[in-house]
Amino acid sequence: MKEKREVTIYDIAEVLDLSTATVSRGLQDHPAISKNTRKKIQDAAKEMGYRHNNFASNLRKQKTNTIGIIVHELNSNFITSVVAGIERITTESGYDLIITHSSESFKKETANVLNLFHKRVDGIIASLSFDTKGLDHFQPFFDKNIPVIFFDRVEENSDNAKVVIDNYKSGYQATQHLIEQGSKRIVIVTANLNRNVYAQRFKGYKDALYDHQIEFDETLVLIKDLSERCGREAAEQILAMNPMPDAAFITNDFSAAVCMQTLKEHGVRIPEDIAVVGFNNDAISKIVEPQLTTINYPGIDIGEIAARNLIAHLKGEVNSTQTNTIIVKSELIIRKSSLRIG
Amino acid sequence: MKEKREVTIYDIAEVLDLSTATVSRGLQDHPAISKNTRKKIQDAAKEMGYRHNNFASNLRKQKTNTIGIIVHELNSNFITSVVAGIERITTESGYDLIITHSSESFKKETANVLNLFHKRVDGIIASLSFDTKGLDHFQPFFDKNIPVIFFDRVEENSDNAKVVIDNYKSGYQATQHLIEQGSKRIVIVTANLNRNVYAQRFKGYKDALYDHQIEFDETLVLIKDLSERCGREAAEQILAMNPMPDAAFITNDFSAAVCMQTLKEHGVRIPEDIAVVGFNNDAISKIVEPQLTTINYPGIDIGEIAARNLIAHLKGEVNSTQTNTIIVKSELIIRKSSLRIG
DNA sequence: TTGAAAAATGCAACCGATTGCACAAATTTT
DNA sequence: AAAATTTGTGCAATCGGTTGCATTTTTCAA
Repeated sequence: MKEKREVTIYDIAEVLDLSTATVSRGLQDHPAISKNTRKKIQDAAKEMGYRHNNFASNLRKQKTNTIGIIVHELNSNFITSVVAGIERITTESGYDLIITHSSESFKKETANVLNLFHKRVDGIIASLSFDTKGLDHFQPFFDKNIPVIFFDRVEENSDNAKVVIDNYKSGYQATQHLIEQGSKRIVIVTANLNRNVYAQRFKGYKDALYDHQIEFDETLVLIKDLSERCGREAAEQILAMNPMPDAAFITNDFSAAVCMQTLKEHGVRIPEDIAVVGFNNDAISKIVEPQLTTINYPGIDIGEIAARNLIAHLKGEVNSTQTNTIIVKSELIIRKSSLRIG
Repeated sequence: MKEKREVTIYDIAEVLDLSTATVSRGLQDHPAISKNTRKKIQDAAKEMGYRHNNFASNLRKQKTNTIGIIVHELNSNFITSVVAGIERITTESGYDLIITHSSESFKKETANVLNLFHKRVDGIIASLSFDTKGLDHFQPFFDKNIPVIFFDRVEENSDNAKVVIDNYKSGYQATQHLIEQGSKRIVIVTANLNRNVYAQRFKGYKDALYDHQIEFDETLVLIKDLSERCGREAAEQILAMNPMPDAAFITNDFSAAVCMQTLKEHGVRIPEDIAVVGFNNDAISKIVEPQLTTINYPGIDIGEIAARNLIAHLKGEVNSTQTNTIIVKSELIIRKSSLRIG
């Protein structure tokens, strides 16, 4: 069990009777080194079991080659898709990922941001938590001109790069669809309206009602946290309403699934009594019964786009003020939970 | 937009007229430094906006303070729970996490292992992919005595540390339960029997049959990949069987959900015609209709235990040959999908 | 007051790769 | 064949903490 010492470029240099400078350049395929020498160096490195030392390299280069990810939860289909998308792109380019999540707590988010700052990530991809107010906690990054790209949950009137979908349009479409199916009293179950995504979806909902001459009724707005419990509570509130609503737009598939289930347990027929539209197009939307009409929110695409963008920033290919908001296409997927006509 | 240079311990040393050695120790609360000086150093550091430089530190200490995670997929409730559990423990102790996933490919897993090796993680927590054969690809870690802890999908007859549940018992219990509900022809849908978890569950299934004088029927064993498609295919195969089975033990909740759905579409009643038991106790098991009987597989616990163990190894509190296999408690959760009696 | 022991701080050599600049060797131009 | 380029390598400083050991300062008993 002999602990062999690590092989360094000094060892390689010694063996080949070259300088470490040449070895270092040779390992990076630097064109100033002759093809012949480069090959010799790389072969020797392989043979000697050389491992590049990131720390020495990072220390010298003042770059970490690491990207930080800040999300509210990992237990979400959508988020894991985004992360998968980010990962695909970043590993291609040789970046590491540090993933943090805040469990929807502003405080923990702040701590995570600070932590990543201390870890000196080269850039950040973030989706804010429910009750995050402002972006002051990102100031250290802004001050140092470290690129930060937001997705999904963003701060609307900031001029940072963001990757989002058109939540307003999606909310409008979902609502319009329910109206077209003959609904008149449409409940909306959503979360903290200070958060752009929910605010926009809500605005879309309201405008769709207005455009179809349906009066907005405040009592039909249920603000929740989109958890499992939330789905049950929403169902109970719906059941208690008099008259009962005839449709529900629930801005999260999982909550919608739980809600539907609870409603059914109480004898409510879906979509006959209440038509339901969810949001995200999670796998669960095809499992619930009836299958859930929803908005397709392409997580992988969002992740890939955000990552590509960030890397472009890091490589200096993009001016940080140049690209600002990227809107990714989303669409309504109609399934049985809302279909009353046709 | 002045790019201020980073504050280093040299700056602090200069300001306080101390040596960098003292500053370094002071920042780490080293007892050799007087309380008074320590406080002065820490205050100055805060005020000057000092950031600890991990690279310099890692370079010198020859430690990365990073733990690598290797999993087959991130799109799984179980896995994200485990990761959450790991994260809770590791962040407490100040470790970073690098998460990689192999998409169930042995080849990609090998690449990930190598990558983490080059990144010089201090330790590894891993769950193997379907078709991983042996642990040769972990050899570099073993050679260097870098601790590797496996969970869930492990190599049974290796003497590495592992955190698992009693898959045999779980398989036995699930099957026994189905038998007690009057089932005689029980399909088992599972994955690659070379993988310990599936092999053990299968063994439990077989033994339960034997103990209850039910003959084992090879045609009732469906080996799949536990994907969405798998659920549908399994259902179709079940429907094509003659006589139809009267129960199914599907070793993954998501597949079970899809399978149930497909069966129902073809008019099969659950549990009357076919009783179903899943595995994992994912959120989906409570959403499907009827709710799914399943084995509770406590991901968070597994993650926490694995992480604690790894950290203990890293701190040298445990001899690597001392702890070997940790078996975490799992249990059968009975819901409607299998209840025909009582 | 003195000397020994204990407490606090400093010295300086690392850790391993990178890179601007200088210099040498090979090639081309005149 | 000498001069001007081009090409290939090396020198040595640098990145910022860490730590064994030496040295200084303080404390306290004699």
